Amino acid sequence: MRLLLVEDNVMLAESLCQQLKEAGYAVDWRADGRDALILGEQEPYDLCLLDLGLPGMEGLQVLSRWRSAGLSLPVLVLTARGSWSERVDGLRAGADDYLSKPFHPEELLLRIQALLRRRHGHAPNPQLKAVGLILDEATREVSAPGMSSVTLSASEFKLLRFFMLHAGQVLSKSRLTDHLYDYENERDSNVIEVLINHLRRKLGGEVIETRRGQGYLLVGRLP
Amino acid sequence: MRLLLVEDNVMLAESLCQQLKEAGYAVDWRADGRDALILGEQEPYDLCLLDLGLPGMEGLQVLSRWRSAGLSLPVLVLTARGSWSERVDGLRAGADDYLSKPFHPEELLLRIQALLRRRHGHAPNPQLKAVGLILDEATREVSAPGMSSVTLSASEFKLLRFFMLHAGQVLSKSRLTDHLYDYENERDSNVIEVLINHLRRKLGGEVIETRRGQGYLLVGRLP
DNA sequence: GATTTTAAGGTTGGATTAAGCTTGCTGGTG
DNA sequence: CACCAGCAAGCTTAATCCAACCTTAAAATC
Repeated sequence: MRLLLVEDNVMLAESLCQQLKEAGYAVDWRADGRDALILGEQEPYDLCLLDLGLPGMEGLQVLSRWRSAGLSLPVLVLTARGSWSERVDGLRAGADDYLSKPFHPEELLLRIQALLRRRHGHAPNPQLKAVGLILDEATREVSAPGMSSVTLSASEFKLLRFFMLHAGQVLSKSRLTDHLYDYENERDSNVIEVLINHLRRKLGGEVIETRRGQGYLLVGRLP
Repeated sequence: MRLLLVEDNVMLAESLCQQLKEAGYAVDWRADGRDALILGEQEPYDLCLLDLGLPGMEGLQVLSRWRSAGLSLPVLVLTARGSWSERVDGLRAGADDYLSKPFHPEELLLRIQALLRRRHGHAPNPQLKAVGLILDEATREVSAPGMSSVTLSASEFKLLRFFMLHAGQVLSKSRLTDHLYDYENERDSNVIEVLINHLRRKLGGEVIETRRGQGYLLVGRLP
């Protein structure tokens, strides 16, 4: 996660940088508003910590310019002690949260986490998770950590969903056809085999294990 | 000027409606949050008066949902007696102004005028942004960074607007026809297909992805 | 005259079937 | 026991077919 810290108090800035880096973030620091404005537009930060009252350009102006340019970078405003009007102005200008100085470092970290979650977990779609796979039920896309997402056809989706709902169980072919085609008389058809083949192509061969004579088993991926 | 009033106190709402209509506004009134959410997305209001603490869905949630969908409709929040935290939360969720109850009707009218003026002067046109597209709601023009802007017909506009408000979701044809033609009996018609075709011509083919058997999905352009 | 709707025919994805191939098990024979 | 034929289960690839989708243009509507 990349953070941009905009703060003109050198002592405070250095201390914050230190703590944020220890917490695992990549931090860039700017003391001047004009620099920050440009940098924020150029680099894909995940979050900006913005102090109001900067040299070069007011923090609020920076924020407004970003917003009117359509930049949706989450911004956490650091206001001077309990200045109410500053807070309101900041929020109105498009800040996502504020924190008044002085603050406890722990609280800052908590707010940062909350904002990052809010933005990144911006997935209002229902998701099904099992054995390291993530299935998006709205878009019929599967993904896994470290894998680009793949879209599935209708029946591939239905099959994989059934596997994920019964992770850890060996599912027989007849059980699977029963689930795919309700009340159909099934002759000897290899539909399931073909579908399993498709899934293996899309997800990697190791994901579905075959238990000869018994059925198939969905197993986890090593991330 | 069209206003949307969201208020669950019937007496108050009727009185407000009365006064606003006398002042020359066209007012729609909803008491339920869920209704308001949908209506606000469907109809191009100039302003919304939003009471917090509604049945069906919290006023704040309505506002957040609008904002996260990219809807820039100006919202004037009506809060209960000077509740400070409500004001802050409202502003954070994207309100443009607030007014605490009880208020003088004159003050309400002044605030409304101020907001409408602000919109018409300082923020030239209401714009809807999503997946790298910019839709000008006043002139019905779409543009994207690095693309000359194109004007859309009425139904093309309505369709694309719906897509942009639901970016990241797969929208079925029936959902789209429902939105385009309220309560119309839909036979087997390929209107949507034709419209999608028009949009693809104007925006480039990759912008709308088809998920066979499921619907369509608005995807981002790579700039 | 532009936009919306209907209509008609062309195109395509993916469900299904089929055919040939590989794998692993079994049991019989040297 | 080792070997291997025989066979069933599963794998893979390709051909086929149909509904869903696309495109175009003419007709209707505003």
